[in-house]
Amino acid sequence: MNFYQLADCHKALADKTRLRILALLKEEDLCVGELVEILKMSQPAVSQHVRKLKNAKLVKERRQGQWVYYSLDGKEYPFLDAFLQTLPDQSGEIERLKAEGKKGICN
Amino acid sequence: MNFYQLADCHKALADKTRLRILALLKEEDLCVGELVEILKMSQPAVSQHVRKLKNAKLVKERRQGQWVYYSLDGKEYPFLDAFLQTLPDQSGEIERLKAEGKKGICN
DNA sequence: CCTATATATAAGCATATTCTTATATTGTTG
DNA sequence: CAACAATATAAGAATATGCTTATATATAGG
Repeated sequence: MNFYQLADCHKALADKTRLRILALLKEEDLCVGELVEILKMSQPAVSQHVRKLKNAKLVKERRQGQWVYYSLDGKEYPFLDAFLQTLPDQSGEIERLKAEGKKGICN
Repeated sequence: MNFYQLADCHKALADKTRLRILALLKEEDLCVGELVEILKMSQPAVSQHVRKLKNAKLVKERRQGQWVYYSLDGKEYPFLDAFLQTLPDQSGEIERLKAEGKKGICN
């Protein structure tokens, strides 16, 4: 991997919202609507962030009906696992989503 | 470490010139003038890049006479070593500098 | 001191990034 | 098919980034 590609990967990682998304996807796959709920950001903003992560091959998508689930990818980055481990735990956010009955919008 | 700090760290890593500088410093400590020679960029541009790396605590500086040497730091980032290992080898650039008699400007 | 050398900082411009709002696309369902 | 729901894309504005040129600061040596 050359410097250009490595820089592009880190551009995708150089935003706190996208890091939160990765930390959330570490817990479990989520659809855009769930991310919108958790992050309390507009839907287009979230879509644009996941697109950048997808372009950087840090996440992959899987369409399921009218929903699109995102999950962690990044197999081609051997350093990524070590980094993901340092992300703050976001399980509380997922719990909150479930507590509010908003997990499983995408069903 | 929170998301802000982690994003800031990755902003520093999100530039191909700064990644090259880290790859070079992996080989050996270098002063600004040597980096200018290798990178073939203006001195202010290089200074500004190393400043960003320093602010992100990815490198540290050590003044020696009129020269300032930079070296790798980043102890506080547990994921950094794994990443540095994936950087393309730059030993050839150092060799070239020496071959041209320009290594040791800073002595 | 005075000058030269090495490095840092400042200001300004071009481009990139990240939102917002508006609209398009895709899939579901009656 | 029509109407709705989920997501994506586009255009535009505000801010950030990375260069340039010009200038400031710091150290060495006569």
